Amino acid sequence: MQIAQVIVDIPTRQTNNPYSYLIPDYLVDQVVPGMRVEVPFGNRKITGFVVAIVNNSDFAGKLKPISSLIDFSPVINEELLQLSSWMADETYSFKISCLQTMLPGGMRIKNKKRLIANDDSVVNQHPEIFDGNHEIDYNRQKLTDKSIAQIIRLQKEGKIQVEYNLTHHAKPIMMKAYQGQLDQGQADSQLAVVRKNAKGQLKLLSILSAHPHETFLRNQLITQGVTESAIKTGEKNGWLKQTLKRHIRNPFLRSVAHTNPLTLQPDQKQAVTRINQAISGKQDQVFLLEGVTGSGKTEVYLQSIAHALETGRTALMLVPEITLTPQIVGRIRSRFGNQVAMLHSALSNGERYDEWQRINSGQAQVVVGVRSAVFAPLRNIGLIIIDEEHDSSYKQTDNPRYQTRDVAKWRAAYNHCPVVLGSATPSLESRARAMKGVYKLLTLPHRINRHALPHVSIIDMKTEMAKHRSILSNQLSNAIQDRLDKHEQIILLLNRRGYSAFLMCRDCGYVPKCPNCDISLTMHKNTHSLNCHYCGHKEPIPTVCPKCHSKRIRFFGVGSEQLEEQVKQLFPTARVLRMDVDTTRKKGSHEAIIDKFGAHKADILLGTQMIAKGLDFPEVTLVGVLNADSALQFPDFRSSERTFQLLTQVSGRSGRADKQGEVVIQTFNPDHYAIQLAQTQDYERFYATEMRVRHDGKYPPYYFTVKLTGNSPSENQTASEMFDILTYLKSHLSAQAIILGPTPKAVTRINNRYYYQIIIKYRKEPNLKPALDEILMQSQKKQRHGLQIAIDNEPLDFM
DNA sequence: AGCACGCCGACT
DNA sequence: GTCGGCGTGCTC
Repeated sequence: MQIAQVIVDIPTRQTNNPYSYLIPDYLVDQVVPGMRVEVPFGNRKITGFVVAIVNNSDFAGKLKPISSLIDFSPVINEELLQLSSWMADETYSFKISCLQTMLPGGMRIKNKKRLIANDDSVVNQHPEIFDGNHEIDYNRQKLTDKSIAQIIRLQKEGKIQVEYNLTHHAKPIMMKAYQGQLDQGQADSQLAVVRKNAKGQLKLLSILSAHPHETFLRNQLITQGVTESAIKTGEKNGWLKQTLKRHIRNPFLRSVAHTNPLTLQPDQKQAVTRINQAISGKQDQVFLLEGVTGSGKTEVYLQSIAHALETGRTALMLVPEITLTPQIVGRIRSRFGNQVAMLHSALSNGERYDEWQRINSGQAQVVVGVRSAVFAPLRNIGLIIIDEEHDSSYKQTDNPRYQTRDVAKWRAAYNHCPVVLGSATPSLESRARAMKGVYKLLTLPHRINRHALPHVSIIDMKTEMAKHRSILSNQLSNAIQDRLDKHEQIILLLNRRGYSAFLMCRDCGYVPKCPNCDISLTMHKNTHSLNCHYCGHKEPIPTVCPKCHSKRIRFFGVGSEQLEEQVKQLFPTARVLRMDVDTTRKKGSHEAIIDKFGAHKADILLGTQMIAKGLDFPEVTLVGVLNADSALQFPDFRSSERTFQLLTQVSGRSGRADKQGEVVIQTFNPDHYAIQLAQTQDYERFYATEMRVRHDGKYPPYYFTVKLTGNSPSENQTASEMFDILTYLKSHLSAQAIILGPTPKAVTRINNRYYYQIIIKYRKEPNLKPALDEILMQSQKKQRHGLQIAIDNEPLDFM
């Protein structure tokens, strides 16, 4: 007797223990781990993942049988199944949510699906399933048990496709196609006899020669220069046979010319050699590739990926959320062509599903994608790359709160392959590990072609503001006018976080800070006070600056729309493009803006952080940062690191080609070390300085941290429950553990729910894990009373 | 989510 | 006595 162990999806009471279900006779030997099933649960039906097939169950009661199969082949492979268990444990979440995050968005919908025959022969051989149609809605009732077994077999053999009911534009597209009927020799001999002025036919034959017996979509041929009449002739001569081919939606908007590996500089060569040795030696070594902007990290990635492929393995490359622009993808694709699959948030469900399918079936061996692509169903991975490893988008902010770097390391250990963490400004965590020898440090200290770093000047906005009230300093305005005259391009960066509520004196730059924590206080509009997130300190909002007694102490923050208006007013002839969340909401608009700017159809590109990352415009010779310190004022231990990284990154945007670049940084804190050291691009000194701050403040990487957040509709309830948790923690942890809070969050009320948090900082607490597991279990019961608890292991911030 | 079970107050 | 309120626990 076969019994399936199923992780069920129960909305409330979640559990990591599987439930046992009988496998009905017709599904014996067909159900395998990794498939989703529908099962009876109480008096209704729910879905779940089969995680194991066993012979007997230790459940004492009477087992129920599986109701139906959702997948005919596993959607989660053995590796990812194991990963989900580790992840649930690591992130204090439930297996079911881990498994669901591993699937591409569109597939999480369960009910309906369609079966699509890949060719006519399947339709003809199985009238009992297809009834003469190419595509049918899957309907359990209409099919016999035997047919279902057939369907599973047909999918295994790749003769049919299963399409889940995704959004409307996710339908598979069948297009007119032609199958080549010639082998290479035949095509070549035809090529020799065809008239030399029959361009279309020549092109067609050369394609057939290069790809014998392949099937091509009609417009694939047309776009490559094969004429209509040439196709007709080809059909007539028996070179081609008309057929239908499933069109795989192509998320690459344009085709890319093939490029060859570039010659490496000595330090690049050294890095590639070390990485390739680890690939060949099947070592799960982590490398930290530290290279200044323009030092050629990408080429190191590309040649290492090539090596992984040469050894018959696959490669995974992760990039930050916003960076996944055509520029980067284009470079990967120009080297590896159709072996590349791309997974990012701008894809439609249908596109994402197609890419996922290409990876799962082994058609794509290189995956480029954002955070969630770390779960790409690649097999036999030979290399994992995380570009801009310090980027905050690698940590998921809601359940399961995983850190992509850690998942990558797990997969590397499983696949016996190296991980490369690349950055110009590594996170302190990673760099500290490299210093301890846990990671191997590889450095690329030189810019390719020895381009000089841009000249960076810092403008003190305190004195500027005293002169005039413009967002732009005189020096920046003059520099902009100069570039406009020279017909060169300009990028203006506005920190979106400047919107946030903090106080600052416009005359002396004073920002109220907590007396206990050395961190800026946050405006709490609802309580009319300044609060500290770390210790709960509160004080009234001052009406005059406590330092210089000026009355001009107020909120700080400018939006990108206002900036656009001002810039247009000051420079009426300039062509201005704005890029922020508002202008890039529509699919493809991000690319459209980049293309337009790249083609020099605009003079000024202004926007938020998203313009800082990974973009490479050779015509840009001036970068202006309008409010460099707005991130700095955030009441968070990582704000200096973020500021330094951002400024270093944007500075790299200026003057990458043969023109000298200039960067103007406007700030109210010209003396802050993050800004000073960004001016000289001195990562080493920043690292040393910041490490001391982290050490003194008992922050990561010196301490481990956990953030517990509770919320409920009642402020009293939230607070009292959080105090209960505090009591519980105190009784289970050692005296060395630092427990901060509970304190109300900066935005205490969201959607009429009140948020409180507790921060735990520790070095060694063997009892912490079981204590948090217990809190997680208890939180299920408390949910009934409206209280939600979130546990964030190693949070990115304390806010 | 839904249903059973069981422990309390109000009532034919 | 018992009907039914709802808080609690369970569903393979």
